[in-house]
Amino acid sequence: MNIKIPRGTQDILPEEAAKWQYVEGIARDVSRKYNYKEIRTPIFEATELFQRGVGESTDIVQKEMYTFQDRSGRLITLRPEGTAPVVRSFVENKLHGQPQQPLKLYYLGPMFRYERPESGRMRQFYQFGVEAIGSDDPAIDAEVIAMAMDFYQACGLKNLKLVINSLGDRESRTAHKDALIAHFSPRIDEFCEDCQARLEQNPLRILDCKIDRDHPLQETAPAILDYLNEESTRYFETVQRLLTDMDIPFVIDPNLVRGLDYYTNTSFEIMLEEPEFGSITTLSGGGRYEGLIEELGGPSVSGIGFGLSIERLLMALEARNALPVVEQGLDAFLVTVGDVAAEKGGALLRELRAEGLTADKDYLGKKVKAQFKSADRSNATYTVIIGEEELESGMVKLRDMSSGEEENIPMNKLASHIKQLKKL
RNA sequence: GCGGUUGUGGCGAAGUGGUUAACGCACCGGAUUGUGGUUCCGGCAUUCGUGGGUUCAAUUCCCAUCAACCGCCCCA
Repeated sequence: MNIKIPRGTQDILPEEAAKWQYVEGIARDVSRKYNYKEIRTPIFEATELFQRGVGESTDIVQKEMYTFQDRSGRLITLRPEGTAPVVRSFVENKLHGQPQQPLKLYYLGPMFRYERPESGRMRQFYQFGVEAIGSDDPAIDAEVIAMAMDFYQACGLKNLKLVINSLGDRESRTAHKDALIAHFSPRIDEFCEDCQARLEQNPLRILDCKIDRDHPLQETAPAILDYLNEESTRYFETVQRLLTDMDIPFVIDPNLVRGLDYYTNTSFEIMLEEPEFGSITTLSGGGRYEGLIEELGGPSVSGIGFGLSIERLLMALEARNALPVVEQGLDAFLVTVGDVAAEKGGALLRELRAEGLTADKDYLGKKVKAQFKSADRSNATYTVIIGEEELESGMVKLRDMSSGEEENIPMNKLASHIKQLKKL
């Protein structure tokens, strides 16, 4: 049997890749406007980075990581998300010592999670993400959110729903955690094994358990917003005010619990207003992390970032017909007649390309008629014809493929002539 | 992780327990000499996701497996 692509992965074929380049270009563009610089970290990291960074109690660490031993026995994991690696790099390279703080970084690349694939959920998927590290000014929370919204806007995606929530600072989270434990522990034996383990570790995770989701205690569980201390409350209110000032509408969802343990205070998701494709409505998510950098051995600073899925963005754009059609044809297609001309073709093509033109020819030994067909199919503006007559006279025939008009051009003037016609 | 649908050539798609597996698109070739996008003619699956079973016989029946898709959950 033929070897097939691994489950949950996809080939991005040329036609599709053009769309990726388009949105990636916009991502880089928006990043530049917001003064975020690119960072490239490895695709794989020490497993421990995610265990400590993302959190032992998360689904990601518990069952979704691609982990393996390398040949010398090191435990390695394909990165399931972008924040932990960026923070690792921040700490390792002592970037907190850089003059420009907060440090504003963006990344673009594949992530890996072992999940059941469906449309919009791949085992290898691509994210555009940013991290602003080293400031706990709520203004930067607002900036990061605004940046994500602006990115979508620039891609032509409108009518998105911004959902925000606050998980509170460490003090608030501890108070909430205690309340959750008090809430669930009397009847914890009615919950699944995983949840029983979660009770002490991270009771927040009980709330999005797949097995116990219908348990009555889920409904009545204490909401985090009721446990925010004064400082966290003020922080959350400031973020909201700043968003309002920027005319960015949002809704508060007290149940917005992020799947990563490191979030504190601001967390948010951007979703499609209507479920346009299946159950996938979340386009991106992000939030602030306070303990993470210290946890990974860095200074006591906090950061905020978002990660957004390129696949889902493209799906949304496709669904709303918002992708521009970029018809890219060749400037010239070379048609050769006879063996001698065929041999000369390569050199002539190379000259055209050296002049900056896009050009191609047939390599299947096709007949003249079929070569014209190829020219037509490759969307060439002009066809250049060389045969014995042309080789003798030093002139080539230039055919305008839309009008069908032909003229004779000296071979050494060909490139400049085409450029002139195309106003390049 | 749970429930469901599907799997025939590059793509779309019909079909039947039994000699040669429709059709459309695409592709390739031809319609006299070095010219495309229209038309006409011709070609193009020893094979029906994979493995096994039932049967004289299976692409059609059964089982397993793999994969894709849809719904729920979670998320990017």
